[in-house]
Amino acid sequence: MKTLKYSRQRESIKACLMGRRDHPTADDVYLSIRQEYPNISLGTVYRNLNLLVELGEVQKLSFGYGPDRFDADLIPHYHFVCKNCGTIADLPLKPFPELNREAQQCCEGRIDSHSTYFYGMCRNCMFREPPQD
Amino acid sequence: MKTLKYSRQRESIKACLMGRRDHPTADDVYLSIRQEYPNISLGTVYRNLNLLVELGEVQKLSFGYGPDRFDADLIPHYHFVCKNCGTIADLPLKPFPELNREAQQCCEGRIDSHSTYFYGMCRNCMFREPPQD
DNA sequence: GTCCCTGCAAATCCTTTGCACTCCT
DNA sequence: AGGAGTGCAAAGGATTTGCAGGGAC
Repeated sequence: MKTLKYSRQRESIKACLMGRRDHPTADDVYLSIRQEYPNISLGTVYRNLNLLVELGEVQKLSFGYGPDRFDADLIPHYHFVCKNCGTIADLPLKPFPELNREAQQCCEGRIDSHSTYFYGMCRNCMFREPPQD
Repeated sequence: MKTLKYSRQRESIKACLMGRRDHPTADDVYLSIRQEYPNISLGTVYRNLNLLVELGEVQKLSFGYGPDRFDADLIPHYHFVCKNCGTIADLPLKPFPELNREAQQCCEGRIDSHSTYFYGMCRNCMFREPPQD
């Protein structure tokens, strides 16, 4: 069991994440933190983001389109992911306890109710003409 | 618009995928195809898998734990992903049209009903003692 | 013959890791 | 002082891509 020590970099990373309503990538966070600590390294950002995830203070959103995203909003909520452009959006959708209950029953473990992702095509991509190649 | 030409490698890849009930990675498919075509390259496997996805003949399952998976089963079904070990399982769960309908209403695009993923902890990982480090 | 498809290897993207040094406690 | 945290750069895993040759039509 490790003892946690204070680090201003970690505090800054957490503060950055809590101040944003989007779902920044590690690199987004890195670029943001650099304004305050120009010497911070990307490796440190990754290390601390993963540490914060382990501590349960932020969540990692892993899709498959591009890099992972991070979110300090721990209130259970659904996410929408565009299969085409990778845009991610919170879904202002009320929880579906029946769905979770049924899923719990038939699945092989315990489902996190806030870890349900919907994939589809966002408006931008939907209404854009398909490329004529 | 490209004209598609026959390729035995592509046929073999598709047949491999249709013959499996698991959710193989590109590398799994590669290893499998190599038994029939020892000279096939991993790049070719990736190229054809992506092509089949574009054609809508198979689907790519992208999580964030390890490599992407491929699935020739196009019948809409829910998936469960273990956040810890990355295991993927089909959920024998009946469709929830209300959920999709409500999600459609509040989201910024069109949701694929078969593209809903539940994340959690599978039995194996849940009941295993956490590492004592 | 044309042009798609292949095998190969190098390149790319994202993320992790080893190391020497620094800072917290 | 001890050991967790850092910056840097190199390594790592997954996937894509450039190229020259091979095969489908």
